[in-house]
Amino acid sequence: MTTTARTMNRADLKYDPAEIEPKWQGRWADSGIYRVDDDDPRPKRYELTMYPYPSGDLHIGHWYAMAPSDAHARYMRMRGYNVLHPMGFDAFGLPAENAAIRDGVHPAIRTGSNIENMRRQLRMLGTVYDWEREIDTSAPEYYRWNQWLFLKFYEAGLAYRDHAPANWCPSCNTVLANEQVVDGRCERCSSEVSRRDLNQWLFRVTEYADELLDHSKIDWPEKINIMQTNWIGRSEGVDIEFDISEYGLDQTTLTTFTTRIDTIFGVTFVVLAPEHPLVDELTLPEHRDEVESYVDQARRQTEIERMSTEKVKTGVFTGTHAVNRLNGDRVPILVGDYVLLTYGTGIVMGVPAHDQRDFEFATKYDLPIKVVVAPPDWDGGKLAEAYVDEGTQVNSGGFDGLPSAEGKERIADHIEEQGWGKRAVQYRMRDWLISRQRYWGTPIPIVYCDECGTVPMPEDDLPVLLPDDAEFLPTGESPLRRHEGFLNTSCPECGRSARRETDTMDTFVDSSWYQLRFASPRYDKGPFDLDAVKTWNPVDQYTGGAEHAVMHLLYARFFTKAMRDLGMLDFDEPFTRLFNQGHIIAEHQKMSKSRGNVVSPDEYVSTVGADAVRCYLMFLGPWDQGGNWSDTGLNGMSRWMNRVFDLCTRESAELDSSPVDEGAVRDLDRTVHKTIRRVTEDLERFKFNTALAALMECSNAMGRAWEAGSVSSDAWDGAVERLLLLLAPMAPHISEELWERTGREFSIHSQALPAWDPELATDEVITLVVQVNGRLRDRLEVPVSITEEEAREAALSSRRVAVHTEGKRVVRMIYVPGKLVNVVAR
RNA sequence: GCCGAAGUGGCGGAACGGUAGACGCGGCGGUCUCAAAAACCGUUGGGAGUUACAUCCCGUGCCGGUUCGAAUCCGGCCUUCGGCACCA
Repeated sequence: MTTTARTMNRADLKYDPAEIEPKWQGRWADSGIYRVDDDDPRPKRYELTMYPYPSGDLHIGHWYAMAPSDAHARYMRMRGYNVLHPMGFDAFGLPAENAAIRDGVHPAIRTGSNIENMRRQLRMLGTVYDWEREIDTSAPEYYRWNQWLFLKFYEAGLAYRDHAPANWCPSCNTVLANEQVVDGRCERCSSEVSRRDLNQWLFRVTEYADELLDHSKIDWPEKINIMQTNWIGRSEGVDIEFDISEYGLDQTTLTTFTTRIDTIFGVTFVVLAPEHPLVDELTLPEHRDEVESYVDQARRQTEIERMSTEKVKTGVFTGTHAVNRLNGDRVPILVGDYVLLTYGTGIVMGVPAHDQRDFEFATKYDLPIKVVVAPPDWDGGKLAEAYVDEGTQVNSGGFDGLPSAEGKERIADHIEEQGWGKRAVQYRMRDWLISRQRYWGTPIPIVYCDECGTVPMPEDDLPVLLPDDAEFLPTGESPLRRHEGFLNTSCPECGRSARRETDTMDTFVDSSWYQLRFASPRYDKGPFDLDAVKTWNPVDQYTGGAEHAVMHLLYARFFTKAMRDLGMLDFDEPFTRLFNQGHIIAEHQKMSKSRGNVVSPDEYVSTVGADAVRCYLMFLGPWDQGGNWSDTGLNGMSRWMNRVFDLCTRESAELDSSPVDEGAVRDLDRTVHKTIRRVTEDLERFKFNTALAALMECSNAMGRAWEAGSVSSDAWDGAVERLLLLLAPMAPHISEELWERTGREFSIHSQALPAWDPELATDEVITLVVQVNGRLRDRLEVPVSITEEEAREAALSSRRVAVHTEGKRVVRMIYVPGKLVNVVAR
């Protein structure tokens, strides 16, 4: 190319992301290269990123989740897989309804426009999604299958209705699951949560507690497995009954759960949760006033307040006693707000000598402290604090003298023989409360009939549609409950007038099976086409934030297992591999609208381009550890994009006239092959930051080779081609543009990733590190083929080594092939 | 309090038990320019030392240990972040 030609085309030779990015996005859409076909003969690969809630604007946190996973999906495509990497929207939820109450826009309208905007932003990012598979969970075509699954669960006894205390958010006017309460505050609106009793629907997750503890079939971060294990909180113990028959009630015993049955002889009191149904019956008249005002005050507190460790533990005496059948002790029954009705039996046995909380409680209320497990060097005196470790049984009837570990088993045996209780397992995890007193969710397909009771809707009548003329008023009552047309219906069984259930489902129901829907998103004969699911599921690689470690991920696992047991699926786990990305923060603070440090991607895309933003997000640190957004860092990435553009648009024919240096050609070849290896291995493991660093090193080496004018045009063209192919998963637009400009055929994204030659990917000459007593003393350039003997000789003949071994005796030498010689001298 | 993760230059971060600081940002110096920006080139952990080379010492939160050799492994602390919490 002549100087004139180059001058004339200068505008074309400038990297202009604003021009090329929309161009290629359009071309990709028109050509359908990202359409995913079930019948494609290539091996299948399903990579899924947690779908977003359509809040309206994709912020940089979304990009941080989407861009690297998109790059990984593209990488797998170039490895020859038929990759399903779909996208959808978790479209139901509180914010849209709150917004409707606030400004009168119907949730469906707002959600629709939010989705439209976010879809636009996701396209702008240059993603590989097949939009023909998009899911919108608020569409009846989707949520009818929530209802269908609910009915299947109901038939199987996995869905049930119960009157239970629930968290109540006064601001959102809705019930929150315990899992959705953060620091005593509503997860979404941060209001303080209180409690209310409501009749609601639950899914029996605890049925699967033990199987959910088993992570052996999935390859997940250990951290997540541990969090789930702790969340499920399995503990083994004994349900032990205390005798209250002296009061002539229907119930003659109080059952408490304990993990420390070895301390049963040390029980000096029993505490009921304030809400416990027996509190009323067990309170004597002279204690009634005190107990009632205590219970009143406890009910006004939130669960979080009650469980606060800051607070002094309190309780009141009911006037009644329970008998410990093992030793006949008559111990007082108290009511204490630190006992929760939702865990165990809602009754706790108090063993002050061996539980620190009980110890403090007993000290405060002057209750006896009876040692039954003696510490090793116990003198028989009073304890200064609870002794919670193992010891020797004392004051324990026939069990005295046993080590407490053995006492535990023998006492449990004895109790079971006597019929006073039995071994039991308790879980910290509770059943999943799915009822929401809200409009913007999936209606629960149940009808209440005065004659027939609770009647499930017939399958054929699904979906139960959300009425689109609901009123959104700030009264807190569900719009569905006020909607006469929705509320009043006829009983599917007897035809008489009946009322619909007006609660809708938790949105975590939607996300518990959406990964199945993507396999056949338009299927209308069931939640999914089993053949398609067999083709794609389970998900090979799931990515998302660790904030979903316990709720979403546990519920999705529960759904999979429940559906398997209902004969719908033949696998056990929804997501085979999981990768958790970290959080991106701005200026060392978590991004939030209140801090005003939310980074919106649109403006960056319009200036430096989506490719630079994508790559910067991948470059700023290891993906699983999160990172810091910085504008100057982004500029650096943008500069590199420009350099790559410049390098790859150089006219390689110019090189032909230069003298070619065979050594330089070989060096460039080696650099390229090493880069292929590094990038491939790094992308495989989600190490995008080092993959990009390797590409930068490669481009730097290419720049130097060009300056030296020492390589052939063939070598140069080969380097450009490989550089572009390796860059393509991370920067799809610029690589496609340069692929075309260098005369190659559309599309780079349909190419195979280049392979590396193991021979070329290693150095010819290595730097042999020479240490004396482990300290670096010299570096020698030696051929890679050097033998151990030669390496030792080379090390010993080094002048710098001699300086440090002078006057010493060489005791031994350590040789690490291809790496180092360590001379040990004394 | 419990569980988990992490502490490396001015900053983000590299580093199969084997060259600490790759790559990038920022800084400094230079080229270009009337000047500036942009771009490009060089340089950049701290200290001692030399005219200049050379060379040496110190350095991965702290204290120990294992090892020929430790950012990496082990023990004990400290700090930060995330999650959970009267769980009986």
